[in-house]
Amino acid sequence: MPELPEVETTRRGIAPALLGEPVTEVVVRNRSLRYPVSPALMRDLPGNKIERVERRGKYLLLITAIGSVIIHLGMSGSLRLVVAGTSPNKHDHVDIVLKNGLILRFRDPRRFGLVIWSREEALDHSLLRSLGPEPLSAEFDGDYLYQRSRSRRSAVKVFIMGSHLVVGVGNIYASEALFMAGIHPQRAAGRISLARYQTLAAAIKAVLTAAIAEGGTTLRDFVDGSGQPGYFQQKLQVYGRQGEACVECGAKIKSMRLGQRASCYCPRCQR
DNA sequence: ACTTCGACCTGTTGGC
DNA sequence: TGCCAACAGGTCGAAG
Repeated sequence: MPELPEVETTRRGIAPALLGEPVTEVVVRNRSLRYPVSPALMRDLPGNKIERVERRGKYLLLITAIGSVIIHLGMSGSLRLVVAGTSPNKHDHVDIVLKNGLILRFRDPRRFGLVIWSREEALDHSLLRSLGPEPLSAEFDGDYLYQRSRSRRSAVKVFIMGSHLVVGVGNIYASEALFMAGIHPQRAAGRISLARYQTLAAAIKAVLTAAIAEGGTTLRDFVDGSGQPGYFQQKLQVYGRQGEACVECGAKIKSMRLGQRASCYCPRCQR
């Protein structure tokens, strides 16, 4: 489900209730997520205060003095703040209970997400160590894409969705950014000019920034920390619009599969 | 190092 | 209405 804007929306929603707050208990109802939830999380986290709530790519980090909780929402995960005593639903797998009477509740029907307890610096964890730059950082620009893409034969959409290249660009926003930049998703990454990569980098930044401003995209069930949906889906130009008219030229939006993911594009605007 | 593909899960949707 | 295949916002790891 969530791409970078949805994770950032979640982070902003939950941070105020967590900052400086001690954890009193961790309840795990189902530990079989992408990696089994470690008993050390239940044993070590209680009694410690959450000092910072950060995001790296699509990972959320709850940082304490003795270690960090690393959370990923996978395809169907969400984090909600609920009042203590609220009964859990079927897919509410982990509760982080706070001293202030709130619970940070992790829900994930498909269980592709993860909740990890890391005693080392979170950014040094093997899952985070080799991630690419943040797309909204100055480091990520057209020059970077151009340099990294030379000799790459894969489709540009698959290329920009790779987390070791750049983090946070998932299926929705990759499709939208390529439309915005006028680049066909199947074009070989190594055969795109510097000028076009500059346009693409700017488009990625623009679409992610706009989506964060709208609170993310809710296609089916994404909700932020207080249960509210996002509104960016109303601004989607190509994603999920196959068969409909292109907003720019009126041609019929097409869909193809690239890297086993649906890829929507305008055959006339994108070359 | 790059590329492709299967695997991990449950819930929803669309076609017959 | 019912059944079932296909598909869904992600990413890892194996194999070529």
